[in-house]
Amino acid sequence: MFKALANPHRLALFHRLASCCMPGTRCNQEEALRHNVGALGEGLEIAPSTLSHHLKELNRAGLVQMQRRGKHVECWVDPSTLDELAAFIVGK
Amino acid sequence: MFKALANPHRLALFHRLASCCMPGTRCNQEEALRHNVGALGEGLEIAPSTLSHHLKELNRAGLVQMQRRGKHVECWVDPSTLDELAAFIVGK
DNA sequence: CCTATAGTTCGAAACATGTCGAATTATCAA
DNA sequence: TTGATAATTCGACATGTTTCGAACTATAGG
Repeated sequence: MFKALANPHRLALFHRLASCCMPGTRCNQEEALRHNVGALGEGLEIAPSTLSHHLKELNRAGLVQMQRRGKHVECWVDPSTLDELAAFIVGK
Repeated sequence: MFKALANPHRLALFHRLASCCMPGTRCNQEEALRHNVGALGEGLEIAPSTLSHHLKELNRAGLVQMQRRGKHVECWVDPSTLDELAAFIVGK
């Protein structure tokens, strides 16, 4: 997980997806913020193939969930992932 | 910080130093576990120069404090660092 | 001053990662 | 079926990281 978040682009992608769960108010699993792959890449100046590669890494690390929905692929962060990560650091 | 922890050797070093603060019971700043550079490398099979390099990275990232004490260099984790890291993830 | 111990700095080599464009797959709509 | 859009896979190249050994600095104790 640390390895996946070590890259600035991946951290930005993860942060964008996780932002719905951020301000204290935990959002529940059903309402987790979703973005298509393309939309996630906006602002970051990287080629689609690079974007795809990064999202795949985040997915492999278990940080981001992905699911095809028609022509698009939706991405989201399972809120429990944040707790898991935080718990590891604080040591539970 | 994520970049610093992305390497298995550095994560092991950090974990060893942070372990005193781990089991729920927060240790206070004065009692933070300290190790000499050499002692930290035991078990990990890496050359002294490599060990030095990794510790330097952890220090640069603000994860590990270092201070010369005679012939040795002591390393420790400022407990507040853990909270900082966890807070970033959970989004405070 | 000399020696031994603890760490660091400095290349260089091996390995891993990030990036792109071109080609490919998947899906919907006409 | 064909065309358009969304995303992925692949191969290649550039850039970074990890690692080591050799040479160096720092300190304590004769």
